[in-house]
Amino acid sequence: MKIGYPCINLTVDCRGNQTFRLKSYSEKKLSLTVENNLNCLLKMLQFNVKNNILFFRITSDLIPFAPHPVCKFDWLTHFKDQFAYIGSYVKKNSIRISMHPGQYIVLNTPIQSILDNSIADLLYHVDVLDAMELDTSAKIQVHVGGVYGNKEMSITRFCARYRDLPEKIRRRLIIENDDRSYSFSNCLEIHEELGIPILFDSLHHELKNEGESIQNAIAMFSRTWKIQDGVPMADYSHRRKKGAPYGHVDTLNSNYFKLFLEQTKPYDIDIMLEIKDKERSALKAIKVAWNDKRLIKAENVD
DNA sequence: CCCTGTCAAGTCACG
DNA sequence: CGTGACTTGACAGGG
Repeated sequence: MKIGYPCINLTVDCRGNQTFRLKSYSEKKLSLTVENNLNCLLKMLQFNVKNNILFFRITSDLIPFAPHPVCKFDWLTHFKDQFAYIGSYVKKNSIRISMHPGQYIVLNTPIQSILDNSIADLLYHVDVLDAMELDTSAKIQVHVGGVYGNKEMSITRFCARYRDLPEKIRRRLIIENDDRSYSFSNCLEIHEELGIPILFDSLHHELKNEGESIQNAIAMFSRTWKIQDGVPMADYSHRRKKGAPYGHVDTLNSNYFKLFLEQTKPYDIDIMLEIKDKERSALKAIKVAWNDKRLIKAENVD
């Protein structure tokens, strides 16, 4: 078990998700921004290793506009060495990596141009992970997509689209249950069809489910991951208090998290904390999990 | 320096 | 029909 947080670290003195407006695009600006973002990514990873945080989600803003037609810059070649260096740091320290592209990736869209853009965007995410030379346990998580008034047809369309994807996307792609359209059991149905792993989101499941307990859901989603996919990933968050409206909480409630750890035993999972105060909650969570036999401890290799 | 309207992109719920 | 929410607010121009 590894514990992590997404994209941004509030303690280090840099920001790894720097971007800019499309109208101010220039190759120079892109290059400087990427250089900053890569340097900061390494700093955040180093902070994490020092603090036993061995799971991290890399921001989609790492290379702003990478999948956009405006971008003609060969960033993969230009930053090849930096990517390889960060990748080697990740591997030496056994850091688990994920990425979560935005809501604009919709594989089951009926519109061809949206599909094309979605695939271009997924290829960008794949390029980042491939440039770091990470194995197939580094995942890209997406939601199933739209319903378009007919969920079964939309699921069928998702499956057809998935089968047509290039292998280098398929081996990294995983689906996440959402809180509105596609529940955990809908994801299971897709898994049965495709073998695609499911990322379990605890808060989404709380908000939309078919009555499965956490324990049951954990048991079922764990089985959707093969050896080469690595340890099953879960997103964890909770509400402010019982019955409170949705919205990411400001900081982790240690008691709720402790309960979640108990509910997920004996399954090994990597847990991403989707909580506003980022690494601070990750540190709290690691404290809570410290005596849990599942927790992996960092070794600190430069 | 601080404030705030706006930001590349899709879908859906809500008023 | 317009707006907000979503995986993460933050850019950038105006005062």
